[in-house]
Amino acid sequence: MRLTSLADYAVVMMAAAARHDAGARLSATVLAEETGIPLPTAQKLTGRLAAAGLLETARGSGGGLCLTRTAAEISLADIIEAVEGPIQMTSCVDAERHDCALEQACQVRPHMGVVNGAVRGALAAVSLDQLSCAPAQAGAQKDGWTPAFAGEQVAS
Amino acid sequence: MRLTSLADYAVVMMAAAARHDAGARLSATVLAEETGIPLPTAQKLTGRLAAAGLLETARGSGGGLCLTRTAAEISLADIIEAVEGPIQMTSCVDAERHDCALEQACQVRPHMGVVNGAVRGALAAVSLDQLSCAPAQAGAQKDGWTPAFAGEQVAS
DNA sequence: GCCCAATCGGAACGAATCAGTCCGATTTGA
DNA sequence: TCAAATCGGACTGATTCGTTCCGATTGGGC
Repeated sequence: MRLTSLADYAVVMMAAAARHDAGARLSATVLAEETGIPLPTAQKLTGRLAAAGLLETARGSGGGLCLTRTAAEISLADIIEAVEGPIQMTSCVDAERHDCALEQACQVRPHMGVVNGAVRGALAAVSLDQLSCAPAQAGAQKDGWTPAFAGEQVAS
Repeated sequence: MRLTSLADYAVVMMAAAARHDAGARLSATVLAEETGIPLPTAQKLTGRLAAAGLLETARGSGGGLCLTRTAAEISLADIIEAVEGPIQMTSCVDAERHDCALEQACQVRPHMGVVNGAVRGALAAVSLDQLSCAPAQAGAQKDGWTPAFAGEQVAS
């Protein structure tokens, strides 16, 4: 029950991207500098996030990337699934695959779908703008730069 | 976002144990036979479950194991934590540890506690008796043996 | 029209964790 | 006292993860 580091990094990167204006020119390099994530790792993540449809990428010297949707429309589950693949607690959740030796006699399997849905629902309920906005209790600016907006994104 | 195989096996084993009477003599061998889990793996799991306080074990020729609580009082989160350790999506959830390089500038970290709680809550809401009772749609007996009870456990 | 710079994309390597197995320690019953 | 049965910890092989490197592609400048 732990996120992989890549998924963790992806959430941090997406939150950083969400703090910029929609039209701002972003790149894996910029996000890597802001978040402290190693550049090659950040590049790998942008690739996966783009493949999942969360980011739009443009190659070339004038290229870069931007969010395809607003921060409110992107959930934590989206990001995790983009990096780690589908959220499924056990392999038997997927009806196609049959690589569990216990499958025939397993009494627990029928219930796993419900469990899976509950966990996924908890993650889908958290949107990116909830993560990107700094909470009131913590100091808003720690490293010099200030968020472009004080409260929430326009679209909520 | 996937359970390890050991945690998966532990859930299956605990569900099998819950189907027996409270006073029934159980052992890792019996559970391994019923579930199809390899015996050495089942032994490893009983050890961890006992260390977590979910099982009570007795050594010796007349030994064995039994649940310390009723199936309704044991949650999925308890089992998973017994095998995998505490449920924490990211390492920064634990305030003691500081092994995340991004910690200083991380804007997401303050929100991770909430996310963690949501996921853990989803798992804690599922009790063992919910998993051990066979659903109506699936055939109750597939491999010959019939459950000792038709519906739910007495304690619900 | 050509060259250069900047970016994404895929492939390969090293490390860590996990799954499974084996053997020893302990306890009870005959 | 002996023997059987059980739990408990240590070890090995395999899989996956995390990181890094290098090539492919595109746009701007000369």
